[in-house]
Amino acid sequence: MTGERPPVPPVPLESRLGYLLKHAQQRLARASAEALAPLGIDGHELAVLAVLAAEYPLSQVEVAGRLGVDRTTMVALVDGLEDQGLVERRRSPQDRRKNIVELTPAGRDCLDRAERARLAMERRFLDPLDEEAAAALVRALRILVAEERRNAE
Amino acid sequence: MTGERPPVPPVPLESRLGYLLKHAQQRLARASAEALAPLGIDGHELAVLAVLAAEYPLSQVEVAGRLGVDRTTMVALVDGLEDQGLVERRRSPQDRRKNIVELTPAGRDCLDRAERARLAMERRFLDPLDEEAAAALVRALRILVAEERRNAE
DNA sequence: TATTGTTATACTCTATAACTATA
DNA sequence: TATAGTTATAGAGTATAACAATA
Repeated sequence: MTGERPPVPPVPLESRLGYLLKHAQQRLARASAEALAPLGIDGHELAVLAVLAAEYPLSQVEVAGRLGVDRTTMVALVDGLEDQGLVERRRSPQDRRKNIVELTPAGRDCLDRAERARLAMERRFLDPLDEEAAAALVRALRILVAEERRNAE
Repeated sequence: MTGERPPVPPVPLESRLGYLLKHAQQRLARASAEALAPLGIDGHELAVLAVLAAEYPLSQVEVAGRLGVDRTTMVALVDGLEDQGLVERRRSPQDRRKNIVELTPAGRDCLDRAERARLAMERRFLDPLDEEAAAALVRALRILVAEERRNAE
């Protein structure tokens, strides 16, 4: 009933870290979806393209590992990208169990435009902050996320 | 010659705002669940208790509006809290369509302890940041979330 | 007619198990 | 025996539609 709904409330909610992080994340997710929609991909697919452009060759599990998603989730992701002609699967000659996932020229082109769209979107998202505040936000998030990885061991 | 030596360009994932916000949020959500588990409630339920303590009287839709959740979601939330004896429903005499949701003494007590647990959890979460960085993070998130509400109109 | 609470339904995301083919 | 890809299934979480009671 309430498609995208922003809460109306000035209760002490906005002093809660959980509320703030969740809603900031949701707002960014919506902005990301909007920015990428014209390119026919979503944030997960963009992440796959970016990983493939950064390292080669990678199999499906390897890409999944880089992104922290399950290998079963990876299947549908690669399916979608392959249907759009952005990547291709080919069996690894060294280990025929593995699917090497390869960017096509169309995939590189899409990645290029998607990265521009993402950067523009992030700038708009951070626009209400001055430069120093935006930098401080990113710095803080990096430290907290790095902590997540440390604790995971 | 098959890339046994990956140049290890650690994919710029952690420079992506979407990645950072999502993982920070997930880490906090896990910490929150752990901190509240001993009290038998989750973050959503705590938020309901807090809203009820801050404003009175509130009907189910009104609480839902404060929290930005759907009124259909509110039903199960209040069900759970009522089963635990933390809130009670009573028909509003002014408008018999409305269920006024009321904190019980046990609900107040639970809220009190849960708030303490949440504050301690947030302090632990922010521990890797110095005081100034933590304050800057919260300030930035507040601005961004307030912006979400402005744009939603 | 519109709103509140409710139920039932559907849809998304994710996790798990199991199957195959390869190693 | 273990690993890679795949499929199917089940479980949260959430959105949508519809209904009864009330305004």
